Amino acid sequence: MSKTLLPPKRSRLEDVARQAGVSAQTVSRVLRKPGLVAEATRQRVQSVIDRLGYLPDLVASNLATSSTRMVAAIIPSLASSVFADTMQALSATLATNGYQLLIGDSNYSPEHEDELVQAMLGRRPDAIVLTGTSRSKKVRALLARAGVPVVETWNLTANPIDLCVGFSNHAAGFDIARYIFRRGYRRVAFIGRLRNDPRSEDRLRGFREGLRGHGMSSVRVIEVGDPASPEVGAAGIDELLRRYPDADAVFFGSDRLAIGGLLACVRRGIAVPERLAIVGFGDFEISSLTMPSLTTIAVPTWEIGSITGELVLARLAGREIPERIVDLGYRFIQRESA
Amino acid sequence: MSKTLLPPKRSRLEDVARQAGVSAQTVSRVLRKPGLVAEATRQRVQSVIDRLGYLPDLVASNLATSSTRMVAAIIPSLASSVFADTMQALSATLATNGYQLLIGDSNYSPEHEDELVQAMLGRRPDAIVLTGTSRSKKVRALLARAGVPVVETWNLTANPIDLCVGFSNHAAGFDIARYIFRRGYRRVAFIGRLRNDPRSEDRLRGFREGLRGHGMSSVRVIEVGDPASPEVGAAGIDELLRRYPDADAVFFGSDRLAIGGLLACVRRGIAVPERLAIVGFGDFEISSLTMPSLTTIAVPTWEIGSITGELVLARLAGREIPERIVDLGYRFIQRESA
DNA sequence: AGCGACAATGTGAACGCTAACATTTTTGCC
DNA sequence: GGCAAAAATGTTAGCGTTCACATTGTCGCT
Repeated sequence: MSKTLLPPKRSRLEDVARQAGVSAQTVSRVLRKPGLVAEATRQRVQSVIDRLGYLPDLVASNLATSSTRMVAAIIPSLASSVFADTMQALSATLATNGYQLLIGDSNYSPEHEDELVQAMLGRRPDAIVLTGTSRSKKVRALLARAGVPVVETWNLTANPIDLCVGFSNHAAGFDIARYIFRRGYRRVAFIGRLRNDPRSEDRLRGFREGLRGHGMSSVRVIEVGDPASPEVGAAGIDELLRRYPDADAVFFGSDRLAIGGLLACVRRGIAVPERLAIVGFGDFEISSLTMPSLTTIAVPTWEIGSITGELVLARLAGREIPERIVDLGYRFIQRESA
Repeated sequence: MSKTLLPPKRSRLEDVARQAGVSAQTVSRVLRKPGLVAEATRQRVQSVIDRLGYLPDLVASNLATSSTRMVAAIIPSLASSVFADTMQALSATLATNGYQLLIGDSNYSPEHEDELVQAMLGRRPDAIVLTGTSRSKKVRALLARAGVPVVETWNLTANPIDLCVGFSNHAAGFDIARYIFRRGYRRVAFIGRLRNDPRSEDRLRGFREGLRGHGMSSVRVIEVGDPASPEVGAAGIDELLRRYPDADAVFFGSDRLAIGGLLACVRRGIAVPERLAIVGFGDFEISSLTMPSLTTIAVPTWEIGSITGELVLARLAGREIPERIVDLGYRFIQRESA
């Protein structure tokens, strides 16, 4: 291939400068602070830039300015629609001020998250956004020392590393327990992931506590494995009916699972909610459309991203931040399934 | 805040070097080619690194080596599960060789895509991955001149900028037309996005061509707007029944829409497929679970990402690439809805 | 005409690292 | 013990920008 034989050798600031008969600094100014250069020179330089197709090297620029205009975010899974929503909102908010989002996927693994944090920090992001609030001491120290804004999202904590934007998964679980009790269900179950998903664990903890408050001490728990897919939710229903045929209500750790469970019930002729009530978590886009529709908790996925973005921008612009911890709450959505 | 008053001043290679009593270069070697330094020095240096919590500055490293170990990818939407799958696969594949993925979200806007390409190229990625095959001459030129591998994905083209990994959206639409004809449907419709979604357009084109081949020249087309959500699909069904009450089969441009349409039919008591047959596109994770389940086309979302990743890695390692155009095909999945 | 003020442009040095080469130390061998 | 080869370490220069400061040019005003 001729391509590899003739490396096209990108043009640099100096190449533009030479051809325009000015110094490199002037070219830099044309790009960055055009107001400081005479209109005639500006046009001359600009035309050379256009002709050469010159693109400033941000790597060099970043080194010189010690600012990368990148914000790193680490999420448990790219393919999970809720985090994708948050990332889209974050990305859009940051983009308004020229910041790029660098996304890392930890695949729900804490060890991998640690590595990612380290790898990301090496790239000198101007801020870093994390999912969840629980992480190793070592990583907390690393982050605290990085000297950039850190936002922990998707849950709340009393002592964030820096900033925190989310809602209380625990309280949501608690509320669901109360609702289920009030609706008269007494033999309740939980189907969801636990290992490596601290937020789901928090929901279950809140759920348990809520039930205990009403004198219901036992929860039938079915832990599911890695991809919290609808298929896994359907399998969860089957396991539930096998192991605890007496169950009359089930709380799924996520709507992705719940939808699978709900559709499985429809297919197997199990009346929802008469024979088995179902509550989900997350209010996915189809949760309102199934028949029966899914009772669930709506989570401010988009807002988490946009508020996080605004906090980060505020910090980077040196503005004061009123609250280090932002509780965006959640909404209980009563529909047909429970 | 004391934080802003005392910038913690990160340690550099030289700080480590001084404290360990060696030169900066030796520290660099400890990190990069530990085999080249004596075990005793290695340990001494390493302990200083640990004590100081030194993290190499990749920005500087990138400038020095003129390689960023970043691959840029531009997708139409982060929140679309299919592209998210592709990105997860790509990210995972690249991660095995220490490459980071930089994702840009064009929000289905060609102009925004152009800007993004430019912004991304400024960051000097080692490769760039695009969604789709149609773009402006200017951007094609920019990319060709960037001197890095370029992969166009999610569709096929006879003359890619560089590499191409995807399947034929046109052929898929064609196949669906044939299937629909064979099943005896004669008054067919299409519901989907067209503007700013060239791949969806390709599907419709293939669909039209396929129908024409069987003597069916008219397709009832309902174009839908921006978020191709299930709700929009449901609204599409309502519009279809209003405008073309005689339609007996509908092809949705994506499963996300189709699922919404399907559930709307269920809710309105419209028998699927007896009264109205439905075919989707994309085989989303719940498409097999609805009742009736959705007849659709399965698209190699994951493979597009992983194969793209492998091609990129091969190129970057200087390995020969057998085929510049990789057709991963698709699978027609017959289920209950048509 | 001459002065100061401001606008426009230029000149080093620095950002933190690594490639390439140079030097020193160690090792094996007769 | 002395020598060459190999191993370990050090030195210099640069990657492509921007910052801080220095210089030159322009203009209005007395």
